[in-house]
Amino acid sequence: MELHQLRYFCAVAREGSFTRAAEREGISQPSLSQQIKKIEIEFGVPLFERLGRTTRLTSFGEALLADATAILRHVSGADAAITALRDGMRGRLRVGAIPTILPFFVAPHLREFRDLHPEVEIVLSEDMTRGLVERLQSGEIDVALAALPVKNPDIVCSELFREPLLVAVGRDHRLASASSVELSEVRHERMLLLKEGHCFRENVLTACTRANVEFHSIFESDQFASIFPLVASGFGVSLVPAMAVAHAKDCRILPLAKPAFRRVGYLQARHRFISNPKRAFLMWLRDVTRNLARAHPYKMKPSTIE
Amino acid sequence: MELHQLRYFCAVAREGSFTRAAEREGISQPSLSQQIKKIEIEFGVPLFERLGRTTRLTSFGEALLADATAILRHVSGADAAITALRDGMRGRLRVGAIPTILPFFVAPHLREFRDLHPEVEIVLSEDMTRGLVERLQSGEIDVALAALPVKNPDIVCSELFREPLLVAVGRDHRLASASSVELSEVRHERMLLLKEGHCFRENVLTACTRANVEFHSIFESDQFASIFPLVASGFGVSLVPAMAVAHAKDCRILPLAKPAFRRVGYLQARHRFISNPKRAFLMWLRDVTRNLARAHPYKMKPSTIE
DNA sequence: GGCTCCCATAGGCGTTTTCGATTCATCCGC
DNA sequence: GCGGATGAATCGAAAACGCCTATGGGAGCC
Repeated sequence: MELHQLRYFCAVAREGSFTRAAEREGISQPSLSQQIKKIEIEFGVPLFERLGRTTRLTSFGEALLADATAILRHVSGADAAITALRDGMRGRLRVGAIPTILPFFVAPHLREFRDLHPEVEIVLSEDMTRGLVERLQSGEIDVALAALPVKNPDIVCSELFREPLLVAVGRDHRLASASSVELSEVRHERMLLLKEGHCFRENVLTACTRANVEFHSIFESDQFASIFPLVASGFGVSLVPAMAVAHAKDCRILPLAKPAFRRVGYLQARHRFISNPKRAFLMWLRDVTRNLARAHPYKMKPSTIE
Repeated sequence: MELHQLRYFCAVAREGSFTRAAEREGISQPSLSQQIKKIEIEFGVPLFERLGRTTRLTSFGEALLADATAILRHVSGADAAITALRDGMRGRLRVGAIPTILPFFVAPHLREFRDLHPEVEIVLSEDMTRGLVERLQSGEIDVALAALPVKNPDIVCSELFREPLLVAVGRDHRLASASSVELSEVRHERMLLLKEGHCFRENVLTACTRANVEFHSIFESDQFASIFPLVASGFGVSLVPAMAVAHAKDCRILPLAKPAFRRVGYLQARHRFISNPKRAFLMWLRDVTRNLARAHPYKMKPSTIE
């Protein structure tokens, strides 16, 4: 039994005539007769009574008709569902982000996206770059926000913007009133760092290495939420990304005399179909970036990407 | 989209592998790949992500899988329903009978058939022969019980038995103590007859004509239920079929000296599929006939038919 | 680097579907 | 009754389809 046979069968049942059903289905009458006959042979029962000029359903035909119409309805429903998923904005989008981006860049603006596309179900997950890459490859997530570069042949990186690394000190700190800070000036400060694995830690260390500055961290955490209060209390200083400053309560934020940046962008698995929700999400990311750059030009340098 | 494609799709989704799915479905792997590709092209979306060694469902695939499994379940359900209808005893059987057979032959024994085949839904309808024939032709009923012969090229008659016509008189009637009656003895009696259209009326009139007996009916009804009490009260006499005598309360029933019979059988539309319930019903009719003949040999002469 | 596993592609084959033409049966009007 | 009209089944041919085997290419694994 095949679906086109069910379609033909229902057409005959509805039209009460092989000829009219064939016209409606866009095939010739002999083709339709043959297909009906095939079903009848397959089941071993007649579906129609051929009473001279008119045709009626047999009891078997009646039984089949009920199911056949339901099945065809179900099929066209499935068809519509797929089409809606393809053409519409409906669907689930699984977004990953590293802990130094999610709370500062993704979370504050996510509501706008949800308002824009309420049919898109966003599933967020926080992980470090290494984990995000694995999950992109395995298909667990569709897109990830992270710091670039990410060197992996399976991953396509797209930069959104560059943001400066800033120095955070307590309000009572000796540097609090400076307009900018040399990295060398903090070499002997009590440094608060993110733990191993966070790429922002690498951004900081790289910046220091470039400036020929060494220091010892005296505290390591997984989150800036722990670091900022310690900075505010004068326990130590830290290097933080620009997007985090809104969370740096009671801290003094200073630019570096020789600016250092981290690159922020999104990652996708190579050779992956881009669904409508994903496309919309990526476009929206660029929108957010543009708006932020206009509002806070000192905080980021938007990238122009292909 | 066709059912075999949905089957293949579900197989791949379940097995997580084109190769294994092909084995399970009993086709080659390229054939299966081709069919999957056809669906993907039809919908314009990928259903699987080909990640090197493993394959995963895309969001489209997930959406389709839910519907596809439901559809296939539904299809196999419909298949089973038709098969059950063909092989099993399930189904509706529409039986017609004339008013002079239904209450005396069909109704009293119908319960046995219902106990024997509880899955068969019997729909009874009472009508005169002319109406039954029309309804057989139009397919409204599947089989009819009537008096034979019925001359119609579209109708196949099968005789079940012949039953004697009997004379019913009141207990106080002058013939009440006779052992048999000549038809000529009742020629001047007050005759109670069925109305025009009832074939039993014709049976009676034919029998009288053959015996060269004429009479005037003084009362005509559609039912013996009205005639018997009138007979019992001495209002008149009647000729009744043997199967009705159980309803002839307070009447004296006498055989004819020269027996006359009516032929009872069933009618079917020619060239009509015989369903299992119908076959069972016809077999059961013959069983009932045999049993009745054994129990009341004077009441009927069972026929031996092909 | 070679091996294996897995999916995609290509070309050929057999079957199925479809078509137009025809035949057959029924119904209708004369 | 007897032709004409209508609707379904049948026939033979052509197109389409599904399936196969053989082959290619990419990914993972020693």
